[in-house]
Amino acid sequence: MSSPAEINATAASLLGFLSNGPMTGWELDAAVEESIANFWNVTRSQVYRELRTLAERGYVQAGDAGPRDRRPYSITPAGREAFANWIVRDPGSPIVRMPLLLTVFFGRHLPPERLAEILEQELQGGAQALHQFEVMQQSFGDDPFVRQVLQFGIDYQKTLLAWLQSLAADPSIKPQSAGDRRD
Amino acid sequence: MSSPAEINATAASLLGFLSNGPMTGWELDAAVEESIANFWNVTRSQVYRELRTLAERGYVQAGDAGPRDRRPYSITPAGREAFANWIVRDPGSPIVRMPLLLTVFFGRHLPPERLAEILEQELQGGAQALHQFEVMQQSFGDDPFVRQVLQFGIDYQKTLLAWLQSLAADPSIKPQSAGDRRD
DNA sequence: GCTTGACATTCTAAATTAGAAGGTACACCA
DNA sequence: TGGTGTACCTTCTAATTTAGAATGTCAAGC
Repeated sequence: MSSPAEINATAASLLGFLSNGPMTGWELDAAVEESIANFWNVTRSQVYRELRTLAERGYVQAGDAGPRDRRPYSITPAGREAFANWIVRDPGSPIVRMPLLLTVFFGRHLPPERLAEILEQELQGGAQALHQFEVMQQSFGDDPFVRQVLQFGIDYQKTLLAWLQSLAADPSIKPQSAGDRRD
Repeated sequence: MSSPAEINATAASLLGFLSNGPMTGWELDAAVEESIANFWNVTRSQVYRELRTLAERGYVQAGDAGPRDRRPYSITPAGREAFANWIVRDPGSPIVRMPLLLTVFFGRHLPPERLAEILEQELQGGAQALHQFEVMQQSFGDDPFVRQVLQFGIDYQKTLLAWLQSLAADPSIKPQSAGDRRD
């Protein structure tokens, strides 16, 4: 009857990865970085801290340290239960910090040529991110859920790129003619 | 030659609002909540803390407390300079936490009918958010930059909704008969 | 043996959050 | 008139989270 203590989403994501087999903190951090980092930001120190907490609560089991202090963690039955309880929860609201949008929001204080530079950079970065998602979808695509999440990444990046282009083309925010340059 | 101490984006956003005229902490928090909260998350306590810091540095000037301890802050010339220095910076990377995407990423552990419920809820919430952005664009739309940012909110919500719908319709994630549930 | 650099974890000060606590003014009703 | 509820507004605090420095291990090349 007693439900186990609730875990946070970061801890849950670690349990999610561990349900495929034992991993070390380093590997978990890398796995996060390569897959969910775009929509679930986690720092390395937090990975290690959550692992310690999970171990204290008996949701993971720390193995003996291997070669370079590598300490493999494996999920326990209690951990699987905690994860199962977590995943059916109400997801909750997103928390977002997009400095680019803040900059544009206050864009009337920004010299137009600087804005153009920023948009150019963001367009390049966005195109690169889009490419990475497309590559990832090819290597990670076995699981239809993972594929769908990557698809969202692609859709999102495309939306962002289209918006950046329309912004760069918007005459109402470019008081000077498009050809003006200062080098 | 010495450029003033760098300010963070949250402090900068307060200066941005204050450049339209004096406001109290409460009003600033409300202004943030009504405009940029969707892409720049700020807590109320941080608004007040940043105001104190900005006042210490001379970027804002605290007025006398009015009726209910209301303390209006106004931006100083140094504050305008700090803001001008801030806005030309490199925007930097977004920080995002979307619990819904985490849930879907690990969706193979989720009972299909629960997933359907969650998607239904998110579709409703998304439609509401979209509507709010559209309303906001009508009341805030004087400034083309603000309008563009709200347009991004609309584009983003539409992308999210379309993705949610395709997800709800995806047959490969709805194993109705003998399933993949392995643990 | 020595140096270099990638690998792996731990530690710490500082920043940030949630939300409780504390206080003020106004409206309404008895 | 006084009392009470409620919205308004700011401050405070413990707990969480972050960035990144510090520490240590191993393998490879010289």
